[in-house]
Amino acid sequence: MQTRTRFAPSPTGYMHLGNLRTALYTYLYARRTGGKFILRIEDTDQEREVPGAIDVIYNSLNIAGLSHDEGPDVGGPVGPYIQSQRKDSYLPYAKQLVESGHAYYCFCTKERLDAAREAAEKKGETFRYDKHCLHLSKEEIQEKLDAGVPWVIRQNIPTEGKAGFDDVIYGRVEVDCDTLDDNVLIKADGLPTYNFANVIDDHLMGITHVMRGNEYLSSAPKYNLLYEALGWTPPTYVHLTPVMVDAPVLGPDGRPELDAEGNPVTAKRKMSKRKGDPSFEDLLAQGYLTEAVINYLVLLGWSPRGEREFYTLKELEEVFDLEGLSKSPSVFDIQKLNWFNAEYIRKLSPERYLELTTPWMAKALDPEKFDFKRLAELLQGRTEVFNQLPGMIAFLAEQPEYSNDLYVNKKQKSTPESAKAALQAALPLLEGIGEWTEAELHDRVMEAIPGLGMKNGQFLWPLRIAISGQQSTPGGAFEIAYLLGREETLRRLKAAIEKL
RNA sequence: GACCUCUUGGUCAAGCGGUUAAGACACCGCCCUUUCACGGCGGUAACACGGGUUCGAGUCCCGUAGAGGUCGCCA
Repeated sequence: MQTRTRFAPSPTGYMHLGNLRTALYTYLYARRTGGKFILRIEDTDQEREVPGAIDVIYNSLNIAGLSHDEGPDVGGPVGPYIQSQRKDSYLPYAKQLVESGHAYYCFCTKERLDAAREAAEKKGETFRYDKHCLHLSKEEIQEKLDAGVPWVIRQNIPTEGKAGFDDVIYGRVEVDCDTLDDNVLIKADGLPTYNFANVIDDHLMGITHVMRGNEYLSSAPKYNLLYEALGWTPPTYVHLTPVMVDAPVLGPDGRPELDAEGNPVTAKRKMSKRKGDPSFEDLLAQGYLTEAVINYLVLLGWSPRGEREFYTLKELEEVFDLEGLSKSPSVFDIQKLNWFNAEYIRKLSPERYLELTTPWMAKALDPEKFDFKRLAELLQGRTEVFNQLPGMIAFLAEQPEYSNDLYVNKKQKSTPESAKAALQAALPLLEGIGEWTEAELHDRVMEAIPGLGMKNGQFLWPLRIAISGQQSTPGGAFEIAYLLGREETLRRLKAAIEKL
């Protein structure tokens, strides 16, 4: 049988990284097994509608390269692929379940339920619907329906026995039915709940493997009860672990809590856009490369069981499997993502790098005044994330305030005194340079240093400090002098001598 | 609180009864070097705890602890 997997997000307006990873695994598994990857939009919650949110989903999947074979925009044999457009297909199944005794109409008011919930909580018990409406007679039900009393349909969970399901990652999971609640299947607005719509849609769409976050682990037994009642075969379940972050704990005042030593207390929690954790779009906007994000994400919760770490999407389509999936939650580590990103940036062609970084460099420098091409060559090997770029090159536009302490470098045998001597020797040397090119600067200076009785480092270290005002820079003294141009270099040099 | 699940270094993770318990990020040191970075070499660091089963347990079983999830007419 051909594999059919589905990614079923609800339109929230952004692509959560945990969701992207789920989509990635789901896509990969379909590709690996030569099956179909289906996109279904779960928008049964009318109150939460976000305009334009579906486009965000298309866009994110498109950027990530996760192309779907069937979906709202591309169509397919089992559409429509938007749940709100399928709203009429659920009720008949619910009614069928009512007929067979696996579900029932419920007319309880919100007030009654809230009171019951509160009472249960007071006694320290878990609230479960008391099957109050299960015992209504056929006539009573019809009467209320005719009278237009608002109703829902609830699943009728057996009062005894066990319910369970098999999961690829977790194995057999079983629970006692008496711990399960009679959940609502059809809401008062006539739309199905997520729980019900999922079961119906997955079956109707022929989904063979349901991959989803493991927050659904506890409701899966109920889904299987539904499949059973409907006489359907349940899909293969693959429950994925959540993506966590290790973040500072905020106190009641909104400030980070500190431990006895004054260090911020951190705790692991699920990644959350609402708590400020980045979404896929956020990462891209910060200057992460799609390939790097995908590569990092696929390894967060899945292991190819080898030493290899770099994979393109195409390569993943060949090697991804369910066996490598992790059972325990993974913590999102921005440092490792940064490393991946830096590696991918190095692999870019110089042309592509320049193209991608020009807008970032332009935030700090006037493209008319600086040689972006040369800058890009200097920067490519040392760029982790594009948004760090402006800060790395801002000193070219305007020299920062700096301390003469920067001239102290033990290894280069540089002190403020030796620096002063070096800079004083450098000034006439540079003033005498004919053609202001890196090669010329390099040759003239390097041939002069031995005659000054100085080590290279003793001369070049202070020169770079003097014209940059920073301890670390992209490129050395010659590159910076070239980028700055003759006039500005000499101006900064004179100011530095003055300052010493 | 009840139920379900998870637990190998700071992080991602390999391991699927016998290993000196891989590898990567981060961190530290050394080398290279006109800085930083890159690169090369090396290092610190882990089987949550307690019982079993077994000749032998990170690997199997049972407890304990900790963590996560669920308990909505949200998905």
